[in-house]
Amino acid sequence: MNEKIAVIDDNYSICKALARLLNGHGYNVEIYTSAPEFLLHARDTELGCVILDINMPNMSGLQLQEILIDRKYDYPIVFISGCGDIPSSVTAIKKGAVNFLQKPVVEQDLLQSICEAIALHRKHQDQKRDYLLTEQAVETLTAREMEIFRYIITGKLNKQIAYYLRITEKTVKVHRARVKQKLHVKSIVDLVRIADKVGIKPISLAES
Amino acid sequence: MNEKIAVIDDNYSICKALARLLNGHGYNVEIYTSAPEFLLHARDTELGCVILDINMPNMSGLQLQEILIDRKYDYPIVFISGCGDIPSSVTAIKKGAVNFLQKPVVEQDLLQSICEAIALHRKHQDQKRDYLLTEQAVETLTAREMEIFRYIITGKLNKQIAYYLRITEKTVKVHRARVKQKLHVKSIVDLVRIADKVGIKPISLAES
DNA sequence: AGAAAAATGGGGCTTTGGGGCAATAGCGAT
DNA sequence: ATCGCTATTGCCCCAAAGCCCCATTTTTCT
Repeated sequence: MNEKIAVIDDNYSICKALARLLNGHGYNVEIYTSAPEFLLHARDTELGCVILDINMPNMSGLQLQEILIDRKYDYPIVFISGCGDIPSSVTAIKKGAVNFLQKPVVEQDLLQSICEAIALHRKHQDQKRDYLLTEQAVETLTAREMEIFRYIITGKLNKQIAYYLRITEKTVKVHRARVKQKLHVKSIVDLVRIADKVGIKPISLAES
Repeated sequence: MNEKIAVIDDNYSICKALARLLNGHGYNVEIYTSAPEFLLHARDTELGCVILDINMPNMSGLQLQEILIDRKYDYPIVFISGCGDIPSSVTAIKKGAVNFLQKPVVEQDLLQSICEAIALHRKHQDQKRDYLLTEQAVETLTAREMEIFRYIITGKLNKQIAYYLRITEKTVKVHRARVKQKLHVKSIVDLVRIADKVGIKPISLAES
């Protein structure tokens, strides 16, 4: 299917040239001539990747990258620079940019980077979807159930949990059953995996 | 304590200058004027980080980085370049270099990068130590025990495992007990965590 | 206030997990 | 051939977990 790509460069003719090139390779291209303009529309669309110029008035490419990271838009970024320096490229890559190309852009390099970027994005999307689904299930747990959940993945026995929470073992069993039911699992090992996936920590000695 | 740092640069006077600077900051410095020379001694010592020049005869800094990665020497690398270009810096960082500085090196930047590098190295060392300890325990498992281990972390019941392996449930119990004993754990949740840590995969439907 | 949801508990039953003790069998090394 | 390790299994028993129906209380929401 047609992946959507945003091209952000203050030079409109460069944008158009890139758009033409990428259209020719089956991509769906959106053009923005400044970073703020892009930000206005960034949340509306689902992008496969972003081609971003470094040197722009108002807001530089690196600043925009910063903002996108802050706002958790995890679009892979391919930088292109007219007169970029090494420190810029280093920070860009350190912050996760897919590549940092210099103008004039070698067509082959750009296409290759875009390919990587889109693959990366797809991977991220898949992970995120998966993560959200389990998180959503976990959120249906009541506070008490969550508490029991955490004790379970700490390896505690029903008897021990009952003791810690000053309730009967019977009640723990009920909660335990409900936790497993709500999370759609049948065994404890799956509970542990779910907990690890969404970052639910075992109950340490300190807080018990 | 005194961290050891290797400085690799074909220009001996630069090496000496850097050594003097770093000595003054409490580091223990080793000097090499070529990448191959460094490789001869790399395995003998425990380094906190490596300061590496990009442009050197025989073997470039990037090539050396490649080799170190291949050989699993996970020393953090701080690159310094006299006339480095952007593509070099990009690949260096992508492959995990801590930083890519340009000569003349700003003292503050270098010290800062070294600090990061050493912190990173310590973290890696800690993780590695932890990993090796558990891996070592896992290696004491016999083939059969490993097999049962994998079924356990797949969430299978003793009865099911027995059926798959065409043995009695009693035998599975014996193996199961031995696995837990050898891995020094008391609950299944810890087994799952160990398996995840050393990368032991559950048994998929395909291979059963 | 009244209904719905959540937490608590009981009794009873089955299944599963775990430990001890003993025995048999195969296989490689001394 | 004998020793040691591993794998296998039987029997007995107990503890832990899961599941069924049930009831009461507390909290929460409308």
